[in-house]
Amino acid sequence: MSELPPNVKGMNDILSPEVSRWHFVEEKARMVLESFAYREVRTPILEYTPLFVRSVGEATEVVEKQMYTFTDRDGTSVSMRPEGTAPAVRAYMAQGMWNKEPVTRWYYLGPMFRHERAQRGRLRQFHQIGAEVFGLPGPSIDAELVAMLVAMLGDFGIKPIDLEVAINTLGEPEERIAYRERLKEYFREHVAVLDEDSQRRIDTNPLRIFDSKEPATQKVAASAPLLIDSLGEPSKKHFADVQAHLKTMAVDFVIDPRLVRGLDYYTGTIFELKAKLGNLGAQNTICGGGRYDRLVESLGGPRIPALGFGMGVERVLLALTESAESFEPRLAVFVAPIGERARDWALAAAHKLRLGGIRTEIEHRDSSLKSQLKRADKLRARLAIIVGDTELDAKKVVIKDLTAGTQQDVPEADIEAAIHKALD
RNA sequence: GUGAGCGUAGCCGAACGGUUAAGGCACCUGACUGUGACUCAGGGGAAUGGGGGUUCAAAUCCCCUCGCUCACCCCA
Repeated sequence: MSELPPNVKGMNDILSPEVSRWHFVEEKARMVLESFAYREVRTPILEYTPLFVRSVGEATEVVEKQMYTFTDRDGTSVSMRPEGTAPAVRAYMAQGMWNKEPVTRWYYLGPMFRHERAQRGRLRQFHQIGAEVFGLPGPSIDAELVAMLVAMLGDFGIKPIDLEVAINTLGEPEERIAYRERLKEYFREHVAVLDEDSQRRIDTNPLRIFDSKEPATQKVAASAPLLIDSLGEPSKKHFADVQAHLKTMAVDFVIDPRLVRGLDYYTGTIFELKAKLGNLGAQNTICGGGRYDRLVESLGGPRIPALGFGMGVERVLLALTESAESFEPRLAVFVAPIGERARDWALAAAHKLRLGGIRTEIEHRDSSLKSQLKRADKLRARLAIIVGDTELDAKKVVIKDLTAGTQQDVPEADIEAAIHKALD
């Protein structure tokens, strides 16, 4: 056992039947995203490290201690993407998309990498479904995005009643800077009560103190000044309009003034969707995102308003109640040849069925008809084609309906028609 | 990075420190020799994650190590 080659910690194999659940989620997500006129973008796993440092933020946990960063053979520092927005923005800029279309809607789907301590719903290679919208400054798209997410999760089978949609606004960077100063002052006055992490964050990232779960810290944070009160009229109106749009679309939400994002590029509206289900453990945030109106600009492009979300596929899967087996595709036909001569014929017959798109298995081993049918049953095949010397000589086969338990002789020429009829 | 729990065949899962380490699922074979699911009868498969120690004796106790899980943290 110990000499078996292990897999890298936090990076798992996904196989049948579990992989069927992945297919289900991925297909549903694609369908919803395409309905909302998004197009897929595929970016590389590897990016130059500065992309993430400059976008996600140098002082963030993700960049500071979770990135898979290494020196490439030519000496440059590269990192495996810890999230999808920065690469998408890089691609957007590389293509000069703002010159090609005023509004760009992109989605992606794939693995992300963060070196964290693995636990339920948190892996080192995890998978995100995400989308980005570029070019829309108004609040209606913010609401549309959130509404789409609720709809998408609904398609997965996660009901709105099991979700908590939390929204907040971070305002404009200038507003936030002013607020940060007020906040720092406030927390400095109460520094003695704060936990160690929070004390450290007063200077580095005071907003994150709101995230602390220390009771004493929470108490202090509860009476801290709120960002919303420091915002200018335009920011307040934007946020109010987002709420109004959500209400019109009948999307339930709560305003969480303490909701903060861990990535630096966010501005304005931010949101998080949490599953109120037991089996997610501590990682019950299945989806999060928001605006990043200054990111394109800060990376050297024009000021393009943008927003997006990331959804954790593993967490979605944890929230699904359907068993993996129920998503498994069913075998349509099992071809059971008896003897060498029959197999030669059967192989060609199976090939024909397969080319016709019928999910078919054929027994390649020399095993008894009994065990072949046993396997056919195991594979949940709907039909079995039995062929031996008797059938070959008579130019016919036996087609057995494994659900009904009935069987009939079918002339060679009518096989395909009979199969199609039996399968409907 | 911090803390806690767990680790017995492919999977689930028993075994007061003491006979050849239960059982179930799965797998294979057979029940008048070319017919599945149900049933019945057999069969193969583990020296109990690895290493060390205590003991006449350890899966059971102690230490180390590896792995997994959960929580903190972080976030999707």
